[in-house]
Amino acid sequence: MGKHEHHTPATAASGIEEAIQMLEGRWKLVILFHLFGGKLLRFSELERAIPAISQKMLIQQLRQLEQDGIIARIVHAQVPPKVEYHLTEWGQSLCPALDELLTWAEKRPAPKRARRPSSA
Amino acid sequence: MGKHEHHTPATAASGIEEAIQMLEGRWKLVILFHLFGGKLLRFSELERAIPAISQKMLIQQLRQLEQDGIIARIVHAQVPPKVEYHLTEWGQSLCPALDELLTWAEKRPAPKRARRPSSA
DNA sequence: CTGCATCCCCCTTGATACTG
DNA sequence: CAGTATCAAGGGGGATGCAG
Repeated sequence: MGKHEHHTPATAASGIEEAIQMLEGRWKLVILFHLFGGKLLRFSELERAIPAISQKMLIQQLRQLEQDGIIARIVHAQVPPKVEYHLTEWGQSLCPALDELLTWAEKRPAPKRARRPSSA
Repeated sequence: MGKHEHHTPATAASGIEEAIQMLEGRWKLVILFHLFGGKLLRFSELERAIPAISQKMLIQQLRQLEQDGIIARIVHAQVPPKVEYHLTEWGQSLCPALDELLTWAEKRPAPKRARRPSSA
């Protein structure tokens, strides 16, 4: 049957909160989606792919994603530095969950208005 | 098969980011889990169930969840105020997605260390 | 090219006290 | 009991400059 049978509210929340934290923030998901499908992208390619993000944020998020084992870094020992990023196996396995979440989001009945003031 | 075939990175991210935003924060998920299963809880019951949260945060998160259509409020016109919270249909339908996410989280290979507090 | 450091803003969260 | 007001603190995120 299930690999995890039953959780108390607190227990289940802990596990998921951890997961959500890894995806939290304004950029994680964007980065991840650009990497889905096993794509291998350079730092500069990601920068170009996500113009709105600052270098600082890109690196910061990349680092966290890497530390969380979701993405991996390939450093080429070259004169002009070349670093490539790609999803780990585990990172790729995030896709179904995200897809479920997207499906859920699309089921939303009546989105009155966004209420996160920060998005302005 | 899929109800939504393909998304560009940016497109898919937009949809999911919206979803994630609704669940973001330290308390949303905790609250939600306490409500899963169609439970009907009073404000004070939630307070007791989540001792670590402040009234302000509890109400704030509750309001956002309500505004996002994930939970609903029942106000009883009584002398000692009585307000109950419960998940909406849509809110309940979040469960599978969260479960997927939890499953993913549990597949994590080697959780070296938490990296949030920049304690490293 | 890739990555880090610093300064700065302000949103989020939190503690406490007050009100209907 | 349910909800609000206020003030303070922490940290995420942006801009810019510097370094390997």
